[in-house]
Amino acid sequence: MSFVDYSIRVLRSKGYKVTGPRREVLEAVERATEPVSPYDIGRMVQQRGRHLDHVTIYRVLGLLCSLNLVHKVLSRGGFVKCGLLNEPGCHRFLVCRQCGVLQEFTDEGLCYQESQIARRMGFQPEHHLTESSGLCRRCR
Amino acid sequence: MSFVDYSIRVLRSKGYKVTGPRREVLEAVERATEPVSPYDIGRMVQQRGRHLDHVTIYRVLGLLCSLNLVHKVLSRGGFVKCGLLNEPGCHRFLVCRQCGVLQEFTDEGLCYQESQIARRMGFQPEHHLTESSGLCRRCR
DNA sequence: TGGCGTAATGCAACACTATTGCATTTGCCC
DNA sequence: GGGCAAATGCAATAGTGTTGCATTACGCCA
Repeated sequence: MSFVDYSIRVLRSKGYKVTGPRREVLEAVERATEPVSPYDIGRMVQQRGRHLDHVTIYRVLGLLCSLNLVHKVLSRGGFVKCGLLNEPGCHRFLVCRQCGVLQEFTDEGLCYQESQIARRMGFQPEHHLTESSGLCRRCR
Repeated sequence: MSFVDYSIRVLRSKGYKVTGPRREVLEAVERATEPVSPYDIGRMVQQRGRHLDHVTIYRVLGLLCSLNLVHKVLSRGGFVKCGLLNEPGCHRFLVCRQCGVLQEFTDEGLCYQESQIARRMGFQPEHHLTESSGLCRRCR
């Protein structure tokens, strides 16, 4: 099932409406090959002859993030579709500093160790954010 | 040696001038107990009766980051002084989602594993960003 | 210790990013 | 197909970040 279709199912199952703007945003994120900002998405939608207010895009992205359908990539200030929809746990990224291309992965070992370290330092761990930057195969 | 003094030595040793604004920024970051934005720093400086242009603060912070004297905490959009000045390698943070308090650490094992994973996925790793969020001892 | 050259700063202007409140529209359920 | 609540669009505004250029001041050297 495609990212868009899956996301629509999740929206419905949680009682959120499936609206035109939400479809547009999902499709834009689906097409994107690197992290896109809310305004990037606005431009992508415009190129297809439609218009979305940027406020709407912010709100839709906020919702999609809360449902774990998209992630915010902090080191790039943009959003990507979740590439591992069915894998729970901590999602990590490899981001190419040159072209911005992104690979997502999870690793239980890392997650466990980070939690251990956090606890040892008096923290109650909740979430791990890991973004490794470097050069992808092509840019190397 | 204090963070400010150490930073001043580094600036001099690399041929950068030690100016009033740079001292002000260093002292503000020194005093801060959680990540501060460039504009936060501007306000802190103002409370002491001086004024710094925000452009200057951005430029000073950029320089200090490049010298690894301060770090940008992406998940908070703010800057902190480097708490492990003499430890090279990958610096990681635990950030309390409630009060913003921050602990810095390094872990060679994690670093090594992340690099291995990156290579296995075709990346040439350069830098690892890890910010774990959770609740600190006090907020728990 | 004072003058000089250059790095650093301040200012102005601007572009991008993000948030809030409120009126209007629209998707969904019956 | 109609009604209602959720979602959107609009307006206004605040915050964040960048660039170019004129002016200032740090640090070197005489």
